Amino acid sequence: MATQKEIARLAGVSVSAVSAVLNGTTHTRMSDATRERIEEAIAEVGYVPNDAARALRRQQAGTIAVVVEKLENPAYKELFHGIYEAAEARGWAVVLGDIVWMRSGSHFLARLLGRGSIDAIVLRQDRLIDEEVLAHLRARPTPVVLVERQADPHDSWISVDDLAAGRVATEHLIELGHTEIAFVGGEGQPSAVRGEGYATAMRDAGLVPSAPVVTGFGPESGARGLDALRSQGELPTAVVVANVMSAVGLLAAAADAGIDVPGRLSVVGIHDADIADVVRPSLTTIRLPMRALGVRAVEQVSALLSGAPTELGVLADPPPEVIARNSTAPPGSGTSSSPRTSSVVS
Amino acid sequence: MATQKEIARLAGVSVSAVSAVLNGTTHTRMSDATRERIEEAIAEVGYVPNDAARALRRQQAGTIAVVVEKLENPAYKELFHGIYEAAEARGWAVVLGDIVWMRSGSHFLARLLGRGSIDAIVLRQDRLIDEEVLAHLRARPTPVVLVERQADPHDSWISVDDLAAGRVATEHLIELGHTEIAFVGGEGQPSAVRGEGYATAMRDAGLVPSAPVVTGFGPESGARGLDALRSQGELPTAVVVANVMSAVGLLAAAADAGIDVPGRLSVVGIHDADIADVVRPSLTTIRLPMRALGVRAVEQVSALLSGAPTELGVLADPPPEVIARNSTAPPGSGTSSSPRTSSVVS
DNA sequence: CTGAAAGCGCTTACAG
DNA sequence: CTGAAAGCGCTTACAG
Repeated sequence: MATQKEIARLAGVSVSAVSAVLNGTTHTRMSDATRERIEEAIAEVGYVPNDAARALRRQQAGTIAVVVEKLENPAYKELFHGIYEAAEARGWAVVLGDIVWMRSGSHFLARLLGRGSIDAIVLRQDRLIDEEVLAHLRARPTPVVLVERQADPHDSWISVDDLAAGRVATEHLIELGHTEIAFVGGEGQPSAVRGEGYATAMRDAGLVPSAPVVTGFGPESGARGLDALRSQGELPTAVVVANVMSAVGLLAAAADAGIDVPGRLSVVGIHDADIADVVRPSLTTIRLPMRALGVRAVEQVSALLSGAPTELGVLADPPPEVIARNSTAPPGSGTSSSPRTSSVVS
Repeated sequence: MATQKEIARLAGVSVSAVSAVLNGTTHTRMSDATRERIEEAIAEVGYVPNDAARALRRQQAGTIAVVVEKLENPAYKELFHGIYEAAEARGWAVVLGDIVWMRSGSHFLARLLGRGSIDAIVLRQDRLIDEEVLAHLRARPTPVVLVERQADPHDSWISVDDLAAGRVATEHLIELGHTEIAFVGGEGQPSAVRGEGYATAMRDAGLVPSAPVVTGFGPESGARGLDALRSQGELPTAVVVANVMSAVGLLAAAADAGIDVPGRLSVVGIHDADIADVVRPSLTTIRLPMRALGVRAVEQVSALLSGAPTELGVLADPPPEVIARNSTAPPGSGTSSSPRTSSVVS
């Protein structure tokens, strides 16, 4: 592969001159003839920079890693979008990975934590991450921005307004007239905070929040959540689910159990995603500013890297927003409450 | 950050000795005392290798990139799994990206194509990729394994058995007694080949295949597919959809239109994914060996890199498999055909 | 058994 | 206006 050395030989100049043309640095006032000769030579050999050499010399790779739990979670789509755009604008490349790959001893983890190829890590996890891995992360100089609040005060974290999300979801149901509203979530901080938001909204309305049902995050967790609610006696008329895929699972379980949604049970899922529009009944969700969060994540990485002041914590603006679809309705509104929920043969 | 030089100073040895201990190379018979001193020093400073330096010196990064179209497509989950495991076993790290990031001029693309940080690329795309980007790819020395067959004979590609997938899906419907079966797909090779499989199965059964309805890949495409079928006159009794998310969208559109699935219309989606179990009615799918395909992809990357003989083309084993769920039934079986499709209030 | 040296391909002061 | 040189942190023949 062509290197700057070859180009220099071809153009009859020094490597420094080639590097200068390539980067637009120093040697700024080079004779036009020289510059042209160099540019021709560059084009001729089809020069491709060696990123490893550049990273070694510059002491920065120009790449940030983004690691999430459950890559396939549709809630990340917008987050990735925001991160990618903000990173591109700064001249950084983004690489993605799944947190299940971050096992102690994996080459993936080694690459993340090693110096030279990754400048910083943006890490989003639903539940608490493996402590051993977290210890590795903390021990290394690579800056890490956690996307979701953490217990440890030394961690840099940002997050959407989970409290408001739980509150807004609950308020939507209260406005529809519901008074018996349950909350189904998973382990870990974000879900717990959304649960607090739920409890706050309930109390503010003079209602009694019930204890959160803690199951998990996938579709199966939604099904287990419904099971738990049913085994607790009288089913509430509405439920806030902390996670969108879990809400979809709960919807399916309700259909299987012959529980009409929204006639008998209204369901709100936190996080908006395409899938909410595709299931039947379609799922009412709380849209969170994931794209803005992605941008913020990159800004914080940048601040951490440059020593500029950070702006960590909760991203409160724009606020969570209700996307009302067909899984919510006033209590007791029966099967025909919504034109789109029935699927009778014509 | 600690370098080998510092460790060497600390242990009173040469850098070569430190490198040897770190890598288990040369200097194999080092005195135990020396080795211990070095190991202590390594532990003491918390040494982390500099991957950029190593990559530059070794002339290989130990990292492969995997780029897909629509990262959020659940069909990739198993593919990533296979790739990751096979890569780890070879000591490689894997980084992921979305094809929408591969725009000409993006830093992401530059990083992929640059030397030094990525040894090879595994690229999976549903439709044909931007020709400009493909030209870039072909011009660079970085080996590329395409996951899906391509027109250009110079490309290295592997794929699942799309022909068999289309065939198996169609045969499942034929076995149920359907004779009027449509095919809905997207642009590009994989969908076209699945359509061929459909047509083959139809003809083998003495039936007349209809022209493929070409819409696209997301849920909306499924809805548009149904619209197209309805506008073509009498709706067939069954449909093979080339893509799982598109099939889910078609299911939703059928529900909205009051078309009973599977009573009036049976639906099979190609590619299995968790979502198929979660929608109602649950979706019958064709499971393809995506994990094995991931492993194969890494094997081919390895072969390309080492100059070993490749094993490209269609991965026929294990063959596609029908996962029968509730979206398929004999024609005209009515609303109560399946115990899980009704969602009446109890 | 161990160290000195070269060199991977860059960038960047520095000297002229 | 341009080039020679140092050095980023490694690995790997090579010499002793």
